[in-house]
Amino acid sequence: MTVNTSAETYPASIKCSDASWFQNQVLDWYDKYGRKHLPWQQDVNPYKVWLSEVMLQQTQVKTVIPYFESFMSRFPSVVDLANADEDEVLHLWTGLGYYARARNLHKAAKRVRDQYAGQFPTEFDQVLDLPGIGRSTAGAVLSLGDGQHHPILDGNVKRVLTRFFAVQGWPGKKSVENELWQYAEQLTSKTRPSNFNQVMMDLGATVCTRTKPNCDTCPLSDKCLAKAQGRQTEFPFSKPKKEKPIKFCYMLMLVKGDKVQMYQRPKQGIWGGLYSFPEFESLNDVELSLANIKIELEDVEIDEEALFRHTFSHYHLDIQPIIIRIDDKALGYEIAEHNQLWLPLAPNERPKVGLSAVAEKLLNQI
DNA sequence: AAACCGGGGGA
DNA sequence: TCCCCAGGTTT
Repeated sequence: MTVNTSAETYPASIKCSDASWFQNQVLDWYDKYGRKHLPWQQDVNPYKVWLSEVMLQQTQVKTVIPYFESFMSRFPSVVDLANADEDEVLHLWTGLGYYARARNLHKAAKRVRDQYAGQFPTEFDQVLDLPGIGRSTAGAVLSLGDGQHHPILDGNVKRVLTRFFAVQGWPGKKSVENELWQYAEQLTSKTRPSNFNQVMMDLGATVCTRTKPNCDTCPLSDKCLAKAQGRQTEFPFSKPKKEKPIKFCYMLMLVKGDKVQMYQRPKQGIWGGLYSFPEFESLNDVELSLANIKIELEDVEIDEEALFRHTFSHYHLDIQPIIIRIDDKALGYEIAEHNQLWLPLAPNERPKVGLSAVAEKLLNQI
């Protein structure tokens, strides 16, 4: 197999004979073990393939099957789908999640009805133009559904190719993805594009799996570079994790009797609309605020043991709680421009308000 | 808690 | 053009 091993220059060109070997290996495997009895593989047409592909983008085969069946029985053709209310489409979609994709599905069906006289288009650019359909789905629809010669590159195929060619770099990056498309273009069988694409997905789903690849049964293992290096699970390279910045704040918990003072967060931003505790960046800010209620910071004991970290998707927040108990007659702390709430500490007496996970955790610690 | 995943949409 | 996100589930 001709593989360019220098990471900088990647013409990604494959010898013709090598492409033939690859195709023969996977197509033989397809003839022996490929799945040929899934509901969307019977009386194939682009509409069925499209519907199944969109469903499969987000969900496993065994979950998709009943949804596919009910869609096909309710909407036998793309026009039936187009004529339905969006509400009904969403209702049938319930449980699959990712409802934006169901809305795109419906929108695309209406376009097919109105622009293409109800005939699902078979021109690549026309398919690509429909909402919710990108290059890979368009390729799948027209190869699996109409026998046309187009490459595909879904998550399964990416895994097979990155391993086989030991592709360095995260496939989410444009340059890496382009490289993978080049491989896919050169490898896709011209004589059996449909079976080729189907088996590439089958292999990725059942053999070349993410954590425990079954290389013993893989028709490509003899020439798989990742296998040769014993580095199968390193591919595809995972997304470079951004260094999460660490932020810090004090959270002030003012406890009066059996209640604690909270406030409602602004609608936008983190914990929008939820109740939480006042935050301060510095002890100085804490001191200034406490002055308003005639409390000296020196009188307050800060329990450094209580410091804890809360991690968001994009940053860490180290939180130092400050608990201050005041007597019943004292005034509350003034929190300008926010809805304040004296929340009972007893869980069963609390009003039904939204609490951030952090607030809940802090409440449980009092 | 992080990875997953094709496409959409924002920068 | 490139990068990042939404979304629910799996690992």
